[in-house]
Amino acid sequence: MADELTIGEVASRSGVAPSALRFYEDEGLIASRRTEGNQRRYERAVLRRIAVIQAGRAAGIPLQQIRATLATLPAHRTPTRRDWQRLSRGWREEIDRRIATLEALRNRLTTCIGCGCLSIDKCELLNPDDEAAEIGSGAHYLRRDSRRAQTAAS
Amino acid sequence: MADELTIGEVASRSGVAPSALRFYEDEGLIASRRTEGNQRRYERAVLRRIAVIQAGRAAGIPLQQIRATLATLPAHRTPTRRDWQRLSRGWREEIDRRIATLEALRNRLTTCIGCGCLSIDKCELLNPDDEAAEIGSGAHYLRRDSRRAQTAAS
DNA sequence: CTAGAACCTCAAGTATGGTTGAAGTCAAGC
DNA sequence: GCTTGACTTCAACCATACTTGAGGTTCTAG
Repeated sequence: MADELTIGEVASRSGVAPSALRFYEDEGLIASRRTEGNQRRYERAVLRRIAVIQAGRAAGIPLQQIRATLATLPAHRTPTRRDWQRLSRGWREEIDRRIATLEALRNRLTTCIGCGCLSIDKCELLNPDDEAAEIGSGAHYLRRDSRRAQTAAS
Repeated sequence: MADELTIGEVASRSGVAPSALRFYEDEGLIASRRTEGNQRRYERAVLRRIAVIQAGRAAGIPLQQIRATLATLPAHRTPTRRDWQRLSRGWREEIDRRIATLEALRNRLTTCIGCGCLSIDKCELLNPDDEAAEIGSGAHYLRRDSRRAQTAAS
């Protein structure tokens, strides 16, 4: 049992398809050595990086950002607790933001279910701009997410 | 002021680009009447549907699923509280699931930061299978999300 | 009645995160 | 030493969610 792994071994141990591993390498998230015969060989440490990638994916973090995070981890060495704390904290904030967004949405939904919505027509979730256009142009619900619409709306 | 809206009016009131509105129509999420000259005219109710679409998008719900949800709403009539409660409850569950996933991930991160991770090498977040492969093959962290890998891993 | 803004369709392009397939090479067991 | 499975590259394809552009039509205001 060599201390290097083939792509197939990494795939079955990590649960990530070989094609995805090659893709991650192309994208600079992981690295490999090549044998004389041009086949990939991975250090065991790559499994830790892949676990981080999987965790990031589960949190909905784009690969480019995961790559940036991985760039702060030692490629070969086992990460120290400090390395890991740094990474961890950054992601916690990211995850917290995503949770906050979802909770805000959930609260609006809950409010609408529970309160009778002030007669539905005035519900802030359902009436972002319908009636509001006659009152003024401010406060578009979810507008902050739709920068693309600016071009068309201008 | 007619009680029908042009695509441009809907776009500026909803904050959604005309191209996206046409796309939503192609995908069956919204509908429009055509004028003699083949231009789209929208009922005001479409703004409510678009608000629902925006809310769903913010929650990360795919358009196909949003379409299914919209199919339960009256297309022309103002939705009743019952209509809205049904929709609301379905989405709440969806949102709750997403929040739960993120919180589970956050908890693992927090545990790893706070506790010293039982020496990092045994951390359940970072070591899904690295050492575990020598112990047994069970319990792959995040495996439940990677059905695609099955083909390659088999 | 005409200019220009707003609309139309349809095809192609963008970005993300990969998978699939063809055509060929490498490596390990019998 | 040869077969077979695992590996290689590269290009093309998939899904999602749109945008962009070309080429042409309609609507509205002066």
